[in-house]
Amino acid sequence: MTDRHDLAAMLHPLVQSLIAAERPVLAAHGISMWAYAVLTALEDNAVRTQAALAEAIGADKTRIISTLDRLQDARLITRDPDPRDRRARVLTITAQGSEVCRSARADIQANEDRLLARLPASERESFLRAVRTLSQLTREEVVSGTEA
Amino acid sequence: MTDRHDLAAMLHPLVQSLIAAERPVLAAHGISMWAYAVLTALEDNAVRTQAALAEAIGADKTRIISTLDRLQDARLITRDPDPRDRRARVLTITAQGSEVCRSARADIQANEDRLLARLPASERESFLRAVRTLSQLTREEVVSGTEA
DNA sequence: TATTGTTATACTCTATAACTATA
DNA sequence: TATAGTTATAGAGTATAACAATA
Repeated sequence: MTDRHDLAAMLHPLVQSLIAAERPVLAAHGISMWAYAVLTALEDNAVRTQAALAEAIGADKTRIISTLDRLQDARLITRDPDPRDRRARVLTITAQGSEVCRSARADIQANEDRLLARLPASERESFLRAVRTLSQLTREEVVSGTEA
Repeated sequence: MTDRHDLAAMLHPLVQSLIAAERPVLAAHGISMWAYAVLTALEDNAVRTQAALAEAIGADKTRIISTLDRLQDARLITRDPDPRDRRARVLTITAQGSEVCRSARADIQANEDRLLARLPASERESFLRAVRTLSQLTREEVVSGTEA
């Protein structure tokens, strides 16, 4: 095994910096970090309950409520009672919400591309492929073997 | 530009999982996450002030104090007044501290290696090289261009 | 007076528990 | 009674400000 720092020790500061870089971009688009996470999650497909959405973005169901309130007020999402179970709220992104999400992501990725440009092209491609692979691991898969 | 999620969106959950995986390992070695960060920082070279150490590991100088207290009690570090400036405390890792740090890292990296084994060998090498490169960026370098 | 380390306080973020409404 | 959503409360983690010792 090659001598190196822990992955977490190397990646954590990088991720913190990337998040710091997202902050002003999202502010310019008028949304918070959690709002961006919600819009991104709804972009692919609508969600049938708020609890499912919270689960999907790794949040507690109670802490996304004010975010949903603001997104609804800003007409970036709709939040309607499910006719088949009026306890649940069906969450859908609006056209305006999609546009905000898409343009925010373009700005964010422009900055990320600037950083990735420091890597040789083939290394960059391998890196992105590896990140995709590793990010699809579940927490259980990552943690298993350390708790025995 | 290829269609992808944000780097932060992919890396953040991965890092959180890696940290979750470190927790039981560090607990088995009797140290906290911050203690591990301190020991790692002191492994290479002693530090002349607590403020410099805090800066190095991205912490506030006030929030590492209880960590230093515990490390000192456990004889994993020494914390002596600098004879040339008795306000400052020179921090040094002990042989016992080095041993704890080294064995904890071995366990942590054994788990990380298990995950990295999912990547093809050449991709794994490129990934690690890219992580090293990107993790050496300062926060300013990462953020610059997003605040204009 | 400025700086190092420390302590005490306040603030932010998050999780827990209690409540309303539907089922 | 059980579940979705909401609100209120409490807790953890962190930063801010005030303090003591030394320069």
